[in-house]
Amino acid sequence: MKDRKQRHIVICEIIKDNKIASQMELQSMLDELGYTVTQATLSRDLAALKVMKRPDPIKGHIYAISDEVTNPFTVMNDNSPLNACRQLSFAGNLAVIKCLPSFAPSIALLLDGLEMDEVIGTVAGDDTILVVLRDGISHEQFRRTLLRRLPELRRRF
Amino acid sequence: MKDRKQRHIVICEIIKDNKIASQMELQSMLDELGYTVTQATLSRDLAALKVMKRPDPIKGHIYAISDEVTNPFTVMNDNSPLNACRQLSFAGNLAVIKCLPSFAPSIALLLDGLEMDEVIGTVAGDDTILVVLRDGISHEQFRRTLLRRLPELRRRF
DNA sequence: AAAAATAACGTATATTTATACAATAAATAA
DNA sequence: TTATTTATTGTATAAATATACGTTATTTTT
Repeated sequence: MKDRKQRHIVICEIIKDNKIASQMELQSMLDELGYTVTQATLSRDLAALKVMKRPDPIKGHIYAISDEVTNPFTVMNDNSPLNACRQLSFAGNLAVIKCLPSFAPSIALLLDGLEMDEVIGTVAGDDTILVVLRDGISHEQFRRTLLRRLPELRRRF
Repeated sequence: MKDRKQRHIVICEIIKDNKIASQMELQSMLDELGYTVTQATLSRDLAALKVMKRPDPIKGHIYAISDEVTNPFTVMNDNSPLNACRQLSFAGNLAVIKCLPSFAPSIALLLDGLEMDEVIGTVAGDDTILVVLRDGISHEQFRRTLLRRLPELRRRF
């Protein structure tokens, strides 16, 4: 019964990675991952997650993450701009943080405020932040410190 | 039987102007406008029009015109900001795209919309875009994919 | 701690949507 | 023109989805 939050996350992932055409399909995928629930529960989950169904040339209709999830305004209700963080990835000595549109500058400001030793500087566009890592700092080192300093990000990165 | 095209247009308008929660609702609205069809036909119409159904706090689920129709990128083919691209160069794992002043953000947005595997993220200033390439992606690889995805750029880069 | 309120869920079922099949109209080929 | 193919639709029904209701767990209040 306390699985719900975790299940929701898994559902989102399944939907993003696969073309799911029905709740039964989703149900059996979840089942294989150890989440055994009924169709009714999935119907409720999908409504709670604001998942929508869109036509697909191959599979008829498939589930897709709703715009509203991507929409800044619904997220802003929460609290901090950190909720607008979407993804952390790396390339060379850069960390790249993807955010919801328009949030990058405020989040970058917040990062700057941390004055992390691991970071030389940040540049923010509209929805992307480049974090320049100090020479010798590994991706994992940066990630670990970041999550320690900003625990709100733990569910996201 | 020759009503179909016209009916499709009317359906789009109804969906844009109202919160339609079921095909029956749509059916009766259409009926009042002189288009009398069965639910089955509407099911087919909505699929043909790529209309999707999204959750709504008040009415449960409502129909909505698909992203592809609303999405700027698909419409923008005509008079595209890509014409404001001036130059593509590289440095390390960064691609640098020079644009006419003020165009960088909109072009970066367009790049983001491509969701290229080769790209980790982009940051746009006023007339310059930094594209962070995924580790292991060569300059040529990126250029080739870019030109394949955006043939309009062929004359430029 | 007990009581009350809230949240999560399954079962059974109602509602909604998609489709197999057959019929008819329109377009195309012969 | 006649035959053939392709499109569009309705009917009937299958498939998918949402929900009323009852139950159990969890949280909150007293």
